[in-house]
Amino acid sequence: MMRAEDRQKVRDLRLFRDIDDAAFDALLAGSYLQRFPTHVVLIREGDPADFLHVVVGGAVELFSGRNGSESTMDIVRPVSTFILAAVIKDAPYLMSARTIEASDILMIPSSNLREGIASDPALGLAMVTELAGCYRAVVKSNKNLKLRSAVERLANYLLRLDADQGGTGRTDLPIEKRVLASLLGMTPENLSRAFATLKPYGVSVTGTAIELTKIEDLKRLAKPTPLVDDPDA
Amino acid sequence: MMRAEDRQKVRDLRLFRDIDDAAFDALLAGSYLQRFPTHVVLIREGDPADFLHVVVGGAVELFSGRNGSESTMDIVRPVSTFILAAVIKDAPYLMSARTIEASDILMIPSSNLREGIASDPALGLAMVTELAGCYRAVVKSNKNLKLRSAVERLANYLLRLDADQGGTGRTDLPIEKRVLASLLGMTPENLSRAFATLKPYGVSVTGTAIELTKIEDLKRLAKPTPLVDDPDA
DNA sequence: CCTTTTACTTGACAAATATCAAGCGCTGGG
DNA sequence: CCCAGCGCTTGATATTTGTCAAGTAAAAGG
Repeated sequence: MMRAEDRQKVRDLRLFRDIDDAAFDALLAGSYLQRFPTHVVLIREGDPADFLHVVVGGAVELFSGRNGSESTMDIVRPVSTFILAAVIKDAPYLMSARTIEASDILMIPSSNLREGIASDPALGLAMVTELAGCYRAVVKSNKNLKLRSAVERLANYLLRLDADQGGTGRTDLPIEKRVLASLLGMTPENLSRAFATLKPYGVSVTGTAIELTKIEDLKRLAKPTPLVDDPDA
Repeated sequence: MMRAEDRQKVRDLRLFRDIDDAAFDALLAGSYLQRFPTHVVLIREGDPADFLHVVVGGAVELFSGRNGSESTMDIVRPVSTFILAAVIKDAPYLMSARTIEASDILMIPSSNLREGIASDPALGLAMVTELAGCYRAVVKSNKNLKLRSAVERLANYLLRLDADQGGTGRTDLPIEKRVLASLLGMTPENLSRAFATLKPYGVSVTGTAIELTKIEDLKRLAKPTPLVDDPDA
């Protein structure tokens, strides 16, 4: 049902790396890997957390909001899990999820996870670390929102994007602009204007292609700090 | 060094409730309980996480921000811990903390915690649950910020405050208004105006005393949802 | 008791952000 | 190839939120 290659990808996740083979097999019993096309809703906020989802390929958008207005909370890329906290607490999902590319999603029954925690200390330890990391990521996102303006958030996003791709000054936006706008907490119109505002700081945009020519100027504006912008800090 | 009463309070924390006495004793070795006056900075963001802090009495404000502007991220009240994630990851604090009342703070060496996790599965399990709860709390806060206007955030805060105190329609603000403003992501001036905006919805304010006379009207405006406003969901 | 400070409020104004409407330029389907 | 649809941009305007300045009220301290 699952190709060895994909299975290995999941095995290598920090979350599962240190558990023994038997425990890993038990965990995956009843799991299934499925390929979804773009723009498919995988989970809806408020639903019970029956499965832990692992993005093996593609990309998934976590979003929230009812009655018309909604907001992108995060983008999940391979290989990582999402909504782990809901699974552990056996609580309803706080966010909805949909694919933004064709994606391979592994779904592991929540009960397997909960039993695994109880019986396997190595898994429990990995979970503690994983959740602590998730918590810190959301806190950083919170700080980003509360302490920075829209233009600053965009500037920092671009700096990080460039740095992640080697700091060449040339990068491509990995997501649609309207999704980026929502992720950064603004409207698409505002994102366009924010790009225009950054032009004097050496930011040029052509479609999805980004060019940063005055990184130092941009940094002076963005004032990046590891305690917000470094995912590993 | 620590009164039995205070010790018991800490023992009853969900985080420590299920571990055995020996493990608890080991955990508390080298810890100390200290009383701080109001407005004392306990930790500064960026510092290494040497201690897990437990608020045994009083109240602590978690905040962030440099160069003049800062923002309140959370208020921690007895009996609970803060900055657990930093301790676990052995990473720098993401937020600063200061007392907003005279407070009794128990400080547990981080190394005790990390050793405890490795050796005691019960502690690991409790941590997983605790962290999952913390994660969900921050996600809710994020949704609150991204999906609601300042007035809506205030309305929901007041509804929750009243509900927590029995839903009598009469409550007192437990924190200063300027702290509340920052917690809700607005300026003190804006908070004053938000209160004025809510007057037609039955909200009256006299000093710290709040009276809600048209709860149903207020709910229609606030549109509270458990997935943002219920700390237990 | 008076003085000084501090929190809060209010008003006028400025800046940031959202909304509405129109138009441009791809892209994909017939 | 043409056309329709969609994402994006731009302009005009409205709303929200922040800033600055002044004033009031209440608390803290001598």
